[in-house]
Amino acid sequence: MDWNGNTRHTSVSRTESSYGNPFHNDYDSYYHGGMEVKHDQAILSAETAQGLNSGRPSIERDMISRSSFQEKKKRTLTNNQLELLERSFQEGIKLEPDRKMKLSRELGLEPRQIAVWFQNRRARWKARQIERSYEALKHDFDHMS
Amino acid sequence: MDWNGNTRHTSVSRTESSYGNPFHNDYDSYYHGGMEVKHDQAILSAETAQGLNSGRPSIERDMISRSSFQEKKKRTLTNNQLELLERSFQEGIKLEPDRKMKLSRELGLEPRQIAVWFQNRRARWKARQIERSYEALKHDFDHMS
DNA sequence: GCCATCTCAGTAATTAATTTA
DNA sequence: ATAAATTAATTACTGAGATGG
Repeated sequence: MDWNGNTRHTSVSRTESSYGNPFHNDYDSYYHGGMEVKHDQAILSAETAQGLNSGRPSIERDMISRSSFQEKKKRTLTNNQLELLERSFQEGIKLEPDRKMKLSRELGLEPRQIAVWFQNRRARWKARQIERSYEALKHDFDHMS
Repeated sequence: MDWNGNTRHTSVSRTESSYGNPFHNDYDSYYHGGMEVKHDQAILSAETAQGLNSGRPSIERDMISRSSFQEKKKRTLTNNQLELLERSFQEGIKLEPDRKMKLSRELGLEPRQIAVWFQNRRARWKARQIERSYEALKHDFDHMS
């Protein structure tokens, strides 16, 4: 996808690699363990979305003041989560509070994360639209002589 | 308004969006509507950065503060830091370990942060290049008819 | 005026995939 | 074939503007 045209890969396949480099002195590289090759078509992983966000002291509102707790590691969403989010996005690009809460419960993510995902998703969507306009324009010019 | 027809005029933040969106669906004519992936930067000299940047952390605590144990939170870089990074980038898009360390010391940032900044900066540079070729192409076609 | 809560642009930092040595 | 370096993509956050109460 990618705002500059490259196609990397469908986001549906993610490898679950374990990393963690024991020795490592401030060099900015990381070890990337065994990469397995996946097939292109969506492998529905039957894995649970739970367990990722345990241990959080149940804060109801999103938009809480950050930086109060650490545990701010970036976690990549599972395929299940992405799938559902994507479906929900297709049904409506804008996220109402109700839907946010519903998704939050269903996916085991914080409301804030849902909101952030939608925000980023809208940005990507918009970028693609723009790219598409460019392409269309280019095409039009191509065919006029 | 909604997510895409927003009325926000470009922030005073550090990107000065000086040209409008080339394609413009006239429905919602807001100039900033499309997130043209563009040029931030290019010239972010001391002069310009001076008065215009009300959006930056106005505290000029550059070097102090973050060296000793700050919590590792995301902190937006100060103008001074950006300036120096930018200048360094102009002199060479690629970051050698020596330079990284030097910058790290001078800016009070971790080497990893320097590396990350350069990575992201290269990505933006590339995006700009691509956008630019689109523009050039468009321009050429324009002049052919 | 305040304040809480949306929006989005921009970007820092991480993870995933590819390239390179 | 491996491991390091780099790119691409993604997640999360910052700061600003808008808006409704």
